[in-house]
Amino acid sequence: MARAENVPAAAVQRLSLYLRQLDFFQAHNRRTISSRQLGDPLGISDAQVRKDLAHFGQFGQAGVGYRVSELGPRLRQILGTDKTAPVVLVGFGNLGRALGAYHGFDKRGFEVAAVFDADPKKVGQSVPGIESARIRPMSDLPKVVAERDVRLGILAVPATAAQAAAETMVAAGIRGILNFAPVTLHVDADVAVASVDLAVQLEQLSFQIAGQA
Amino acid sequence: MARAENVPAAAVQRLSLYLRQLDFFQAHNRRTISSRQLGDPLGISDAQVRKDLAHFGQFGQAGVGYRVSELGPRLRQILGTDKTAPVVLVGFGNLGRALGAYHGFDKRGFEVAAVFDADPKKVGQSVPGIESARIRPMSDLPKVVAERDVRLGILAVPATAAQAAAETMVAAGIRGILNFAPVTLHVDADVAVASVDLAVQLEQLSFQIAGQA
DNA sequence: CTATGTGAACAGCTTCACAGCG
DNA sequence: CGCTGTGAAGCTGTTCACATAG
Repeated sequence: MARAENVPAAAVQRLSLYLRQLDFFQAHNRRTISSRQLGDPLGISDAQVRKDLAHFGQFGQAGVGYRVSELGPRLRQILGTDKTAPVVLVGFGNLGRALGAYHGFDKRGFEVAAVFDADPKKVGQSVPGIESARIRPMSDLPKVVAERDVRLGILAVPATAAQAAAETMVAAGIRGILNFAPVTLHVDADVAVASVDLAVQLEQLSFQIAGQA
Repeated sequence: MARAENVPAAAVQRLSLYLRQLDFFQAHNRRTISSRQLGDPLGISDAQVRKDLAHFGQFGQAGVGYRVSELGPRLRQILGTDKTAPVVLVGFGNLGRALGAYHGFDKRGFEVAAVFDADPKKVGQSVPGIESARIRPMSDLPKVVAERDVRLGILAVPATAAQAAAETMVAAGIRGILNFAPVTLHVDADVAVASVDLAVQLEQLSFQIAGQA
């Protein structure tokens, strides 16, 4: 396989979608699927599916397609989610609360290992959805990250606090940040950042439907 | 100006970022900014900024740059967020509750006008964060959409209920859906869909940091 | 005969570089 | 001179089409 540098980010994004679709097929006891059958429900062409997978090796069988029970685990391995990864959640406001209780992460190989907040009034409170967990102070971050070898963090603090919180996370050893604050984070190039700005998403929709009746 | 078809989706996405940055500069009483000053904090090249804006007209002044107080409103107009737009929220689970109480939409020209849920036990409950609002049954959707001329909807229901809920929304008149369920929605081509799959985002980060120490 | 893997053609986006304006 | 606006060049990603394998 190739843990290549030349893989388009868009291709990796699609890998996640293939995995999602694959889980669906597996749940329906499907043994094999063709690139077309895999891509169609996702709105992705068969050629695109094959090219994307080809970046990482040859998983298919000519004339047959891909074995569902093989490709799924293979994709998880490529994405690095074949083993459950602990994730820290920083910020327990509205959004943080929802993310802590969200049960979509677990199924995909992520586990919220601990929750942090800078507000002393929140520290010590229990965390709905994560049994026996309590909100911890930011100062506990380095210890938890080191002890549990945490690589990923979810950042759900207000915009004004985001950059400082991100720096604290990086200093604690976090290597990838999923950022929900509407700001661009500036961190070392070797730290991965993915940002989700909900208002930006709505603006994209607003633009797309503008000019219609 | 050109409400052109040839505008790359990526360019529109960046428009949102420019607007965000512009708001920041305005808050700091900046009068004019160059394409470089606008792009740098976002990690976007000056040429890219100019090209993106050029899709919609000529807003700059050679030798000076862009007038902050002009460009902001102009971008809002292009994105269709110059007037506050009502948005319906469908699904009041963990995520829906957070989104309803999220105060990041308001500042960007969106207002959660009403909240819906299919669960009869939830219908009638009050909505924290939106005063005097109560959760409504899905059957109220068409009426509310028509009365308030709602175009956009946020979909925050479980994966298994998402497609059906989306269809209900489209039938009620919704033209754009911000989808948080981890499934690909199949709707008419003239309905815009933006999807945010939180697990997918974490997988992207996981991939990026894989292979590091 | 079906479906993969892939080089080659194509398309689209981004960067470059510069003419021209204030 | 600084900075925009923009053709032209360069590059990256997607689609096409086919040789090949089962």
